[in-house]
Amino acid sequence: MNKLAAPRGTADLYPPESAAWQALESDVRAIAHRFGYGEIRTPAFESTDLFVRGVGEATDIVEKEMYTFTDKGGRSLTLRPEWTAPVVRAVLEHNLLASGPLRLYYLGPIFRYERPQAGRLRQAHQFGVECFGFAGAEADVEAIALAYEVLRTHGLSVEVSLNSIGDECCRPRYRQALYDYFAPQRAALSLDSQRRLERNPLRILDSKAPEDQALLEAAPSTVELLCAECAGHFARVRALLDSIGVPYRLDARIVRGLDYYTRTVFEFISDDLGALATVCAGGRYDGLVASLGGPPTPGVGFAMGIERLMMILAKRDLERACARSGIAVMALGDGARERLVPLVAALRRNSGPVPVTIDYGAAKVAAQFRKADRANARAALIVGDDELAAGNAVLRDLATRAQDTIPLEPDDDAAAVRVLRWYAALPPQPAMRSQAAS
RNA sequence: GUGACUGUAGCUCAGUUGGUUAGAGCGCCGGACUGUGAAUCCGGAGGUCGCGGGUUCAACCCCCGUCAGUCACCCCA
Repeated sequence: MNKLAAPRGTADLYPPESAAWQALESDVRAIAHRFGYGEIRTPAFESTDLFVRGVGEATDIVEKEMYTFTDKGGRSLTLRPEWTAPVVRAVLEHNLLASGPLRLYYLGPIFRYERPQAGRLRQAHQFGVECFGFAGAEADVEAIALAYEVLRTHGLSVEVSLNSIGDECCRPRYRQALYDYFAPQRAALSLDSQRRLERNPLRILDSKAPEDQALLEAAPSTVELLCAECAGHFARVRALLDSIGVPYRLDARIVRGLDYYTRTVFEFISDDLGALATVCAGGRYDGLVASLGGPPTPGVGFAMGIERLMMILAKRDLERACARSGIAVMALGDGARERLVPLVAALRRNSGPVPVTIDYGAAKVAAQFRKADRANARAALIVGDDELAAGNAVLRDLATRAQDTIPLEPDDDAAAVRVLRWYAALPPQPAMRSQAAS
């Protein structure tokens, strides 16, 4: 049908959905600010090398999902597939760690070359935070609490799934233990898991293949093999979560796909999303900053998928009631329209947040009322030949159907102020009109 | 990247074993109601049947390719 279409795995956003996105974005920013996080924006593309070193050479993201191109100067650049590595790069480039611990949040697009389906796009949007400079469990819990607050604010009752994958001292031990456990039964594993066994035995843990499930039951658990320091850290995370009342459950099968995670890893999972159930995921990355050339600096953060969150909210809010607001201006006849254009301009100069709309067409009153009603306007201002001659305007409360006639001063701003005073005096919403909010 | 399913009006979908002017509901526009939003009734606009080839006297329907979406896998937000 369309010769020109948005590229595969990308989507346009327009009303009314764009309004829902704006609302979500402002909620998320407000919560981040409340936790003391400031926004960071980084370029949409970076040197390819940053992601190879930051995310890990052997990860799927780097091996097959990056949008990489060569610019006219022969540089290899990549559209950011995730935010953490670019944030660390910017933090180091501008020496932002010089003044101590640092809390940053981001909100914007990421790009991954994937096969699209609902909740998985080639351009997706993520909100996330990074907290640098605190090695203690308090920072892990702060990040989890912030994500929890975002989800809870939107009415989702969720618990965080929690695990610890250890650090550079105990993870190799655990890897080996897994290998020793699975290797003798190699043939019983799914083909994918046989491949994982050599490459990254941890990944076998979140296999969905039915033939793997029985073996997984008895597999050694990461938590049993943590070194004393990591075990202590993990215990403290759990105790602190208890103390602030964030519900969690332990899930030994959460391992995460990026190389840089250490110790705490967590996910918020929704049952509304099919196989792409993770709304938010994150963890601690104590080695990342140093590995990108910075001073040894602990860090913890998460990324939340905006599209996935919107999918859940859309399901829930399908029948949400909407408050009426705004003034729909109606002109009956050419003379009235001519008079109303400057009045509308004056209204908009003086209306603050109240939207003012006008239909420039020549539709009949009934049709204009229907439109105003469906657009969920609170009030209508009507001027026809009679009002024009008398210097009046009819003001109608679309919620109560009550109607007044007021004089219109020749001075537009004075007239506008009178109209807005009438609008401000309207009784609180007597009737809520239900509307699909998706 | 692998496997499968789907693609008909703005939206949700019908469309019989291929048969000539492609339908419905909702929405939109107009009228009944000469300046007032619901409901009802009447009328109207809107479709290169995703796109390109092929088979056939004849294709929305069958075949091939392609694009896009959906589901699962790999993986992941």
